[in-house]
Amino acid sequence: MTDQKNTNQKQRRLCDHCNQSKALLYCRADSAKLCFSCDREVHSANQLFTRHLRSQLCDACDKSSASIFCETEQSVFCSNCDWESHKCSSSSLHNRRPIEGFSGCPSVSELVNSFGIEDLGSKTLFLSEEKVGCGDGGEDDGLLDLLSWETPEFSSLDDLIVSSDFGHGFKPTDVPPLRKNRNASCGRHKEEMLLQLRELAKSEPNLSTDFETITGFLPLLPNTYNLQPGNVHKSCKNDKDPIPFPAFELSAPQCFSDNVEMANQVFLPFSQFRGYTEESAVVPNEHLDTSRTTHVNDSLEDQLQHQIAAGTTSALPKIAVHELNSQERDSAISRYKEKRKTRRYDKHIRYESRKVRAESRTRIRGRFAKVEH
DNA sequence: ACACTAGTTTGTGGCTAGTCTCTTG
DNA sequence: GCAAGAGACTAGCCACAAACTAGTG
Repeated sequence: MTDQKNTNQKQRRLCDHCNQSKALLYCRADSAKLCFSCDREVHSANQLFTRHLRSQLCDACDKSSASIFCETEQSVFCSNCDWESHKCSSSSLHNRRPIEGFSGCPSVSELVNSFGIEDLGSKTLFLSEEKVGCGDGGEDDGLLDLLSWETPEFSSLDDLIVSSDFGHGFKPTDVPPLRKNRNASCGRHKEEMLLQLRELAKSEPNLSTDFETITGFLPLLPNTYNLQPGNVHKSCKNDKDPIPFPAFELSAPQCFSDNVEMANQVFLPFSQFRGYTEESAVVPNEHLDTSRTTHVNDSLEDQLQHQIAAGTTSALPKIAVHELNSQERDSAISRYKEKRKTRRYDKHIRYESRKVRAESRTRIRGRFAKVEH
């Protein structure tokens, strides 16, 4: 029974290109599941292909690109599966965060870096195959420990207040240091990932040098946006083609408008929401489950206030993930398109009486002049 | 719940100054 | 390629009635 299940899953995750290896990546542009080796082969063919954005394959459905890493479940999910998996109240408190995709032809070291397993590079990639490859949990514990990502706990709101000069006399309370590999985002197939990366590494003669660099020096943000030759991005592309939003729609949180899925996900501080009330109303009140939606601002602030009142702000980072399912997203997209169609670009007079009044007013060089009574 | 009052905010159009884009020499 | 000029575009200014909001009885 279990064997059959494993076989089925293996079938579902077979690389579309070689049909042999386990697929770990998904290229949306090609709608293809790929292993690391084929990914490199396919996407180094020409400059156009190098621009394809690839992400990890969703651990749940095995057919979409993952955009969320659930630390609690140590799995990566596409937006739909994430919503399905975390919609109930108990699992909604899982520690989840967005994960990065990449484009270009990143080296193994960059891939390792991108998936947040840089610390494993020297330790694991060069271990013997039998130790890494068997991967059924035996030697997994140490690996899991290294991969685990620890979110700092907040004991109060004061913990969130950080000043550069501490001129106010307050200091941030002791926050446990982040682990080096806090960007670890490997899903359930990390053993296979390491196996394939190790195979890939064999074809890179100067890899050891790269690893020394990586393990010896970790930049604050390892996934810089313009890595060459491979670029690493925030994985915020939609499953569908992105909708071209006009420039004037791009208010402060641009990532919302760049892409509707991103608009559905809430990873921004409240301050950034405040300036985005009008367009963010694209989130449909009437179509959504009232227990989790209404306005995103309200929802998050309510939760925050409730937690402050209850003195449980430690859960603060957990509430910052809010996502709509595909139906809601489609609804939001269609309403946006409808709104765009009906948008008025000509000047609209709301109060005709004011217009009449303004036209009859006395002016000095175009400006309204004070009337002497 | 309703009416009233006082205070605050909004919206209106013509002109100007500044910026940007395009053309010409 | 560069500078100068022409034209297009746009933000901001102004006063005040209407609209809106909050408080009170």
